[in-house]
Amino acid sequence: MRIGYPCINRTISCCGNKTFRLKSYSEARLKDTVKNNLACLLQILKFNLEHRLLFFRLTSDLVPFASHPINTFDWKKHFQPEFASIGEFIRTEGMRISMHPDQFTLINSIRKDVLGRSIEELKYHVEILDLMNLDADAKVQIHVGGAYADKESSIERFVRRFDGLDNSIRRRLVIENDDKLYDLGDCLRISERTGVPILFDVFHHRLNGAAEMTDEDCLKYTTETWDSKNDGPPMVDYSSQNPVGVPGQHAETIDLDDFAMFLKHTGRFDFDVMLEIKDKEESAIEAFKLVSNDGRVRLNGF
DNA sequence: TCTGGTCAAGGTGGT
DNA sequence: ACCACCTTGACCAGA
Repeated sequence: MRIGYPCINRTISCCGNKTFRLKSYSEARLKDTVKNNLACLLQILKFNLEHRLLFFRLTSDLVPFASHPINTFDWKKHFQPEFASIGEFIRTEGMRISMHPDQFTLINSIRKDVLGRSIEELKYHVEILDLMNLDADAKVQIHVGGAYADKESSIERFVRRFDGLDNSIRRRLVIENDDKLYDLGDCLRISERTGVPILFDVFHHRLNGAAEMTDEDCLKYTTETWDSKNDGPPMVDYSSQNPVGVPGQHAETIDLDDFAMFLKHTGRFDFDVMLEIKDKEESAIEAFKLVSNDGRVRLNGF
């Protein structure tokens, strides 16, 4: 088990997800920004290593406007050495990486233009991981997508579109149960037909589908969708409810009792946990302390 | 220097 | 047809 957090680190004074407005686009600015972002990413990874946080989600803002037509700069070629050396660090230390394109990436959209942009965005994400020479255990997670007033045919469309994706994307793609539309049961049905692994989101499951399956069952079924040889251990997203926020709002800081309970219920399984908590690395460090007595936790990557 | 409106991109659900 | 909301942090113009 590796513990991680997403995208940004608030302890070190280095911002690896800098971007800018489309209006301010220039090639010079893009180069500066990417250079900064990659340098900060390495600093964050070094921080993570020191704190034994071996799981990390890369921000989609690493290369601003990467899949936008305005960006004609060959950033892959230009920054290839930087990507390669960050990748080497990750592999040497046995770290695990994920990425999560945002809500605009919908491969089951009824709109062809949206599908086209989504595929471009997925290409960008897997290119980052490919440039780092990471194995197929580095994943890109998306939701199933919209329902378009007909969930069944939207699932059909997802399956069809997934099967048509380039293998460079398919080998890294995983789907995540969401909080409103596609619950774990839907994801399992889709996985049966496509072979796509399922990333279990604990918090979403509590908001959408909790009555059907216990956490233990969820881990059991989702673990079966990961091919341990190629995909690596299952990934799990964990968050808890913000006690003063509206239902669905992520907690500011980790609820250690709740997390301990989750670990207890899922003790039979090994997986990597991404803590989607507002205070990021702070809660991840707390969680690491909590699980450092757990037989599953990894103190190094191997 | 500070602040609040705004940002490439989609979709849902209420009116 | 239209609008608020989702959710989020940082950009950036204007005070």
